[in-house]
Amino acid sequence: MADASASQVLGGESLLYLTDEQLRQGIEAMFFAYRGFTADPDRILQGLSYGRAHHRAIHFIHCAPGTTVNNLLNILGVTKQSLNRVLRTLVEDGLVESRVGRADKRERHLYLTEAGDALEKQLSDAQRARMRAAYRQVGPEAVAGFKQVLEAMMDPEMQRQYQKLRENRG
Amino acid sequence: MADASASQVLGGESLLYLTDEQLRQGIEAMFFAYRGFTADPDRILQGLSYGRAHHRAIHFIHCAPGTTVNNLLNILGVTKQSLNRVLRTLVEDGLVESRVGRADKRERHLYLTEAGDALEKQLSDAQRARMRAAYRQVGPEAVAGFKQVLEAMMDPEMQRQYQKLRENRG
DNA sequence: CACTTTAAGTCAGCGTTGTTGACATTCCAA
DNA sequence: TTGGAATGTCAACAACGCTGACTTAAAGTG
Repeated sequence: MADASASQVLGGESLLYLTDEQLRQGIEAMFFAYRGFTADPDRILQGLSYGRAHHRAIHFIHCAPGTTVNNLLNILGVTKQSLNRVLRTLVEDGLVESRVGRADKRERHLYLTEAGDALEKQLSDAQRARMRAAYRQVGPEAVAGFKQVLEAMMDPEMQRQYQKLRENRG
Repeated sequence: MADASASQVLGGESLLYLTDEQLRQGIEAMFFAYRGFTADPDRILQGLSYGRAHHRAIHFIHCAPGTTVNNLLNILGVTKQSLNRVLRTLVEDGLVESRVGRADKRERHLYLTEAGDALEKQLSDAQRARMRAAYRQVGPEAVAGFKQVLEAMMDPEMQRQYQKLRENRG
């Protein structure tokens, strides 16, 4: 009954990959994989009194130097108070520089310092190593499918953010 | 330089999908997609004074009724104090039943009550709807690749847990 | 039987990271 | 020039991870 739509065949193409059981597998795969995805950076950050939120902020400041607090807010999808706490510690610790905007003095433009860049490299190297190993293991076709599904799972708003970041880097 | 391994060609097969930029895209896709992945259950749970931790517990108790606290601990990868806080509220609220083991009276076997099953259904229906839409949009080959990459990203320990859950359901 | 190990639960405390509410500053437009 | 919108900051609170110390009960072992 719940699998009514999946047990049908449309245009000669099997829909067995849409059963509740298949979807449940995908859900659990996301859960376990995300743990692996964050495990390496988490290990590096623990003991530095930093967490995942700091990692995310550093990642996106690295990708878009000079971005404003508001822009970062939209990308990260958290409240500005939450982000502010993270940014404050990063600025205090000399990993991020916050410059008052020239055109609009309300805005703060964010940049990684040398120390910030070093930590970003350490974190992303670890994360990329795992991704690279996974990619290499399964091959380019599987990777293409992986990205297609992830993109389709996003909210439209996030999808827009995701594609904007891709465009900004060519 | 960082892309040295990716800019080579091995056995005539392009490795361009292993560049740092491609990996970075995958990392960001995981980030945004996970937000979408948890968005619907989070929406349902907010206001019930429950959170993601409760959802995870309910999910795995549903999948493996009668599981013990210790087993759940291994699957979820959290401390027993953390899980206990969540389980206690679920038992108090009548969503989960905790039965003393017959063979080993130290163990507690966990079951969803009718109310617990109802909430599980509500949560997983929402999450599966999003997954089903994504799957349908991209087709079975992409879904196969998606699962391959996710599995390759897991820690070996998690991969074992994941496969065990699959086997238990055929 | 005495001893050790194991499963589960409890209590106290802490850190990260979400949340809302109140507030200061700056810009812009009526 | 004044009022509203936008931007960012500070304070307090809640959810949920964590560690450490402890108790209880049952199982296994010498």
